[in-house]
Amino acid sequence: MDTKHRILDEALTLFSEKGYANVFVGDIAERVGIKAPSLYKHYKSKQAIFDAIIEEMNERFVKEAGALNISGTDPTMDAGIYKGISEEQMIELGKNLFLYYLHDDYTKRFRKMLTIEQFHDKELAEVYMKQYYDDPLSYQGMLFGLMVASGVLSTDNVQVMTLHFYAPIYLLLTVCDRDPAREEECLKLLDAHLRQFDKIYGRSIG
Amino acid sequence: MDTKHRILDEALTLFSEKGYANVFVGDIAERVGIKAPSLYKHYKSKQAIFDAIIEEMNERFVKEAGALNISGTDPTMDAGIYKGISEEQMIELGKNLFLYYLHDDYTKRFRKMLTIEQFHDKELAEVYMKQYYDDPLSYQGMLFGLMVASGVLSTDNVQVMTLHFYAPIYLLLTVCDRDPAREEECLKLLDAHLRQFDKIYGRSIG
DNA sequence: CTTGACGGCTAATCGCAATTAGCCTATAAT
DNA sequence: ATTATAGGCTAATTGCGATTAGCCGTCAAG
Repeated sequence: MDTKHRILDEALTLFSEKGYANVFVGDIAERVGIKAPSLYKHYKSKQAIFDAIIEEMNERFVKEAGALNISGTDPTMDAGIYKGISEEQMIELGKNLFLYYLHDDYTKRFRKMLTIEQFHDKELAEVYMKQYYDDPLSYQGMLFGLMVASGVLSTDNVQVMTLHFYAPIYLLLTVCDRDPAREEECLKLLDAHLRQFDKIYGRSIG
Repeated sequence: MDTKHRILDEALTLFSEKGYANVFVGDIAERVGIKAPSLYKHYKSKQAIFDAIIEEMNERFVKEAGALNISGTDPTMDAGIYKGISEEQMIELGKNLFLYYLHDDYTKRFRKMLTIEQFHDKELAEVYMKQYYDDPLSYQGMLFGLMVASGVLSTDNVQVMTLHFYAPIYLLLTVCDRDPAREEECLKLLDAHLRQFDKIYGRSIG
C-alpha cells in the first residue's frame, strides 16, 4: 500500500478510536512511519485527510452496496433463494450479517468514527442514518416483503417485522463495539433472537 | 439558577452538540453571559467542568434510578400493576418510556454527549452501556419475568422477549436523536411495534 | 465605615499542534 | 549525464485557545 493510502488507513484507525479532534497529525505520521510535515506532501491539511476518508467511504459503500445484504444481488433474486431456506440457514444468514458488520475491519472503524463524529457534521449524521437505519430496513423490508408474498414468512406488517429482525442486531452490535469482551454473550443472544424470530414469523405460524 | 450551575448546564448543551474538544471555554462563557476567564472563578479548568457534569449525572441517575422504569418503585410492585393491564395501557407505557428518554432535556443532552465521548474514556463507555443496555434489559427483564409468571405475557425466553421489546425502542431513539424531524415517523413505528409486540407475546397467545 | 470574599473584566501568558520554509536524496524521464 | 519530481527531514512560524495575573465594584459581616 502506498504512503498516501496508508495515511488514510492509519488516520481512520486513530479517528475511530479517539475522534478527529483528539488525533494529532503527528500521531498519524508516526504510525505511517514518517514525520508530521511529510504528511503535507500527500494531503493539504488534516481536514483534507478526513475528507478523503469520507470520500473513500462513499466509493466503497456504492461498490459494496449489496454486499452487506446477503447475496449482493437484487432482492428479487434473494427472495428466490429464501423460498427454500431452512430455519438453520436463516439463522446462519442473520449471524453472517452481524459478523460482517462486526468484524469487517474497514466497516468497523468507519462505524466507530461515524458514531463519534456524527454530531459535528450534519452530512455524517445522514450517512450514519442511511447506513444503519434506512438502508438495512428498506432492503431487508423489501426482501421480507417478497418472502411474505411467497409464504415463507407471515405477518400483516412487514415494516414492523423487519424492525423486529434488525433492531436487536443493531443493539447487539453497539454493545460489541463498546465492549468487545461481550462478543460471545452477544452472539448467544443473537442466536436466540434469530430462533425466536423464526418461530414468530416463520412458516410454522404462516 | 446560580452561575456555577448555569455553567454546567450550558456546557452540557454544547458538549452534547459538538463534543468536548470542539467546545471552547469562551463558548460556554458566552452562553452564560460572562467572559471566559470568569469561568475560572467557578471551575479550575475545562476538564473540571466536564467532570462536574459527569458527577452531577451520577447523582441524578442514582436518584432517578427507577423513574425511567414506569412506577419508579420495585419491579414486584410494577408486575402487580401490569397484571390487569390492557393492550392500550401497555402501549401507552411503552410510549411513555420512549418519550421520557426522548424529551427529558437533561437525559437527552446527556445521552448525546455520552454517544460522542464514549470512545475517549472507558468509564463513559461503561456508563453508556449500563444506561442504555444493561439496566433497561435487566429491569424490564425482571418485570417481564413476573408478568410471564402471572400469565400476562407468554414466552419461553424472557431475555429474548425483553430484547424484542427494547431493541426497537432503542433504535428509534437513536434515529430521533440524529434527526428530530423524523420523530413523528418514529412514533408511528413505535406504536406499530408495541401493538405487534402485544400481539406476539400478550395474553391472546399465552 | 471598612474589610474581605465573591465574581466579573481586560490584558497578558503559555503551550501546543497545525502548518510552512527550505533543504536533501533518490529515482525516473529526457 | 542532467534535471525534475516525489517524498522525506529539521527547524521555524503561526495561531488559537486554555489559563493566569492583576484590577475593580459590590455587598454582607463585623
